[in-house]
Amino acid sequence: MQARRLAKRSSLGSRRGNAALQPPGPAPAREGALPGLPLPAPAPAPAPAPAPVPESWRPPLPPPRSAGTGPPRAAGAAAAASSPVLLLLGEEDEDEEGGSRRRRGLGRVQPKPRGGAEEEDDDEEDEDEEVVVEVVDGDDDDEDGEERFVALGPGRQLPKGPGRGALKVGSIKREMAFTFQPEDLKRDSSKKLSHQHLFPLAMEEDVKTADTKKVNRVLDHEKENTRSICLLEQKRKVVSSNIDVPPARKSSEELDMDKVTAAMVLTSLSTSPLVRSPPVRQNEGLSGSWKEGGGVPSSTSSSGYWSWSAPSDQSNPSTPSPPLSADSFKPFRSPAPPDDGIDEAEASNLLFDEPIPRKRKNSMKVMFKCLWKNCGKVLSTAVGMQKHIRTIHLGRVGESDYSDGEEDFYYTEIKLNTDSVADGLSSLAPVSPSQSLASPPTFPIPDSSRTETPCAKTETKLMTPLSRSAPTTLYLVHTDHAYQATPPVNIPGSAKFTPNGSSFSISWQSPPVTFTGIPVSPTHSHPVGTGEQRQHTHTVLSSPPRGTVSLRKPRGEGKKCRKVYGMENRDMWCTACRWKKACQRFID
DNA sequence: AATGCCGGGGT
DNA sequence: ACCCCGGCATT
Repeated sequence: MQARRLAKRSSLGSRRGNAALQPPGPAPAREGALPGLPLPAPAPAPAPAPAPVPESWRPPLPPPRSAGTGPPRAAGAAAAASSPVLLLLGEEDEDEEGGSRRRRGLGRVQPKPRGGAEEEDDDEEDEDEEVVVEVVDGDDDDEDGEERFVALGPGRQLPKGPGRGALKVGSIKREMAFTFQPEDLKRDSSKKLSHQHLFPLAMEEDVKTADTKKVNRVLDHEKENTRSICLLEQKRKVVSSNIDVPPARKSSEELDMDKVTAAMVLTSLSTSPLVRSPPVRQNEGLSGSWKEGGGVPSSTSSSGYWSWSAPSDQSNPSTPSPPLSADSFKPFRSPAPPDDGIDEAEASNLLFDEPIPRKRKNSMKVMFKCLWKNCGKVLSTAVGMQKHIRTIHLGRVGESDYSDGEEDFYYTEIKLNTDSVADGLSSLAPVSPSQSLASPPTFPIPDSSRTETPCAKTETKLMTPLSRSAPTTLYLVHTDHAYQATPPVNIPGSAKFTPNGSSFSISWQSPPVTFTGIPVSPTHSHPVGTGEQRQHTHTVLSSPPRGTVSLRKPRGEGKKCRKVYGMENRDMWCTACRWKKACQRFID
């Protein structure tokens, strides 16, 4: 079918050949890139799009290294620097153009300096970003390894960036050893113990010695296995992939675990200097401050969003950037079921009791939020929360430890995804707003700035200068797909980028489509610029009145994609139009 | 005849 | 889920 389509398209393209249609949009370029067709031109300097598939495959190995060395952690905070937004965009884009585009994207792995193109460029970036993510992931493992064995504590004289070649190998080896050999467990545990009473410096020594020993041991063992770096690489990969697996079981355990117990463990761990796995650290930071500060985790810097990004950034440069793959975005994209997106299977956050502080695949965090009226307090431990409720709200001071479970009713468990800034925040979005504002759990009404739904908001927060445009695209895209059962949650972003770049008002318009019936929505009238949050309302209203026996949707008199772009530019049509469905772009 | 879309089918 | 298209209603 793809072929079919392509053929169709290509023929189309040829047909229009010199038609000079050449719309500003990326479309043409894309086509050019298609296999069968000749490249438009010998790909000049900017040469962003042209990256041929074969070429793109080369990169996977080395590039990450060079580019990813420092940045790995970037996934989180750093992403900000590079373009968290873009990341998101990438996703969207995918959506918009569907398969063909996507495929190409995958092929074109290597992030390259891109020229100055516009939309095209965006595309590139998206894809790049995508790739990077993966890379990061891998690197992350790496990082973890290093973090664990090498740089624990002050001892990190190790150059992180550039010349970490040799070092790298070393760390890799170590990691391997670590993973493969049981002795590691011993070592680790011993390390743990020592850590409990020792201070960083001591730790360092400890680690070093241990490390050395191990390395020696390993060397022998290693001689056989390790001959070339390549080999190492491979192994490393394997290892890392293995690492990811274990968490699953933990989660179940966690669930069973008594809240109190869990909390206790949590607490104790958080205190221990040993904590190395990033997520935990974060926790440490958070819980610590809250406990002491008593508080309301208000982040001074930002509007009251107590962002995880902050802690992660400072406390640990090597913020874990867990699998930030496509699926990470899912929650974000389907904000519809707000709280659920994050839920279940997330208990995994508490697996702190794991003997081996392994890298956890995904940093979900469980927090407890006080539901007491006017108290939005969020604590990291159930115990803490219970205590809080007991003392503050229930006024039981004496029996500090005694819990009759009543407190349980007054707080709720919320799961946070701390994966990456972008990711994490987005997933949070639905929930966080309320808590973030130390205000009561009342229904979160996003404040002024948010023209958009929670998610949008989230994004905004993270945004770098780039942000402005990015989200836009994102939404626009969504819009297009609204027809295809895109989660009802579209946010009318603004529009800004469209294939032909002419449609501004478009994007926000489309949203109304979300519901069944008639475009007439009270909300619709609302300020366009701001976008509306109609979804909620509509969900309720829309259904009943309209008989399912739906009459045909009154034909819109407005111009539709077909008219606007013409058959020749079918690529530019909104998806719906292309599919002969009700136009999503120009709604009446 | 050209359009806009629904309903349905294929992958 | 995506995509395409027959066919009907409308313009």
